Amino acid sequence: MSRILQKLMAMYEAMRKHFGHRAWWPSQDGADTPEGKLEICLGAILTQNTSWRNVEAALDNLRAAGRLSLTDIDAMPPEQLAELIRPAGYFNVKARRLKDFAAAVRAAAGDDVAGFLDRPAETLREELLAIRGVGLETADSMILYAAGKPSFVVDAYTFRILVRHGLIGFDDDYASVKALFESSLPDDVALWNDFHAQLVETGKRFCKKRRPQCDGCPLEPFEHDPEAGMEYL
DNA sequence: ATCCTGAGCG
DNA sequence: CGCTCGGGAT
Repeated sequence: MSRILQKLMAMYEAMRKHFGHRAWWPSQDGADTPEGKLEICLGAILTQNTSWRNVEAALDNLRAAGRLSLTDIDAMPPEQLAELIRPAGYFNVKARRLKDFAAAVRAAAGDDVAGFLDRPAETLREELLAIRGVGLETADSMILYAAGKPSFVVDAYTFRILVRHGLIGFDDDYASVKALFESSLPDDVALWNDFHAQLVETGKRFCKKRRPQCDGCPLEPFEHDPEAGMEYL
């Protein structure tokens, strides 16, 4: 139990030493403003199975068109919204998901995104998961990065890195991996924020799907097997 | 050709 | 469980 904590923190320190502080959406970027919170939520949906670079292009299109608001997204025809978010891929599906999200938030809190997010993490999580298009990872991303509340985000990189380092089995589900982090790590939003960002950076750069590049990886000194669960990850 | 900070449907 | 959605970067 405490051995897991030691190992996780050692891995975190190694990643952070290599990449520097990677915490996404610092307050300088306006993450604490209502507009910033909305943008993070929309981005969380747009980035599903999609690189962030392409999400930025979609958000830029929405901003340039002056439609980066809950009311506009709620009112816009799905075809028109799809055209604006085209660079993010899956644009027909995601247009519907953005509209479902906007409608759900408006129904629950009017146009007050911050108000919608301002409730206990557990309650907010249930509320988010009830929205079609918001799954486990997307909900946790919104809670951690937009609401600024503790909810550890587990993604494909997290699975891959932990499996290859023997900390979980490839058959472990989302909830158990999430619980591993949340029960081991100190309850610290800033830490969970940066930890997830470090895992993503490590996964993108080194712990790749097909051809893991262990050379130079900050986690290379830790016991690992780059072939572990290859056919499932 | 492969992958990207997935999720819903049949 | 397997399939689908998709443009953009490498």
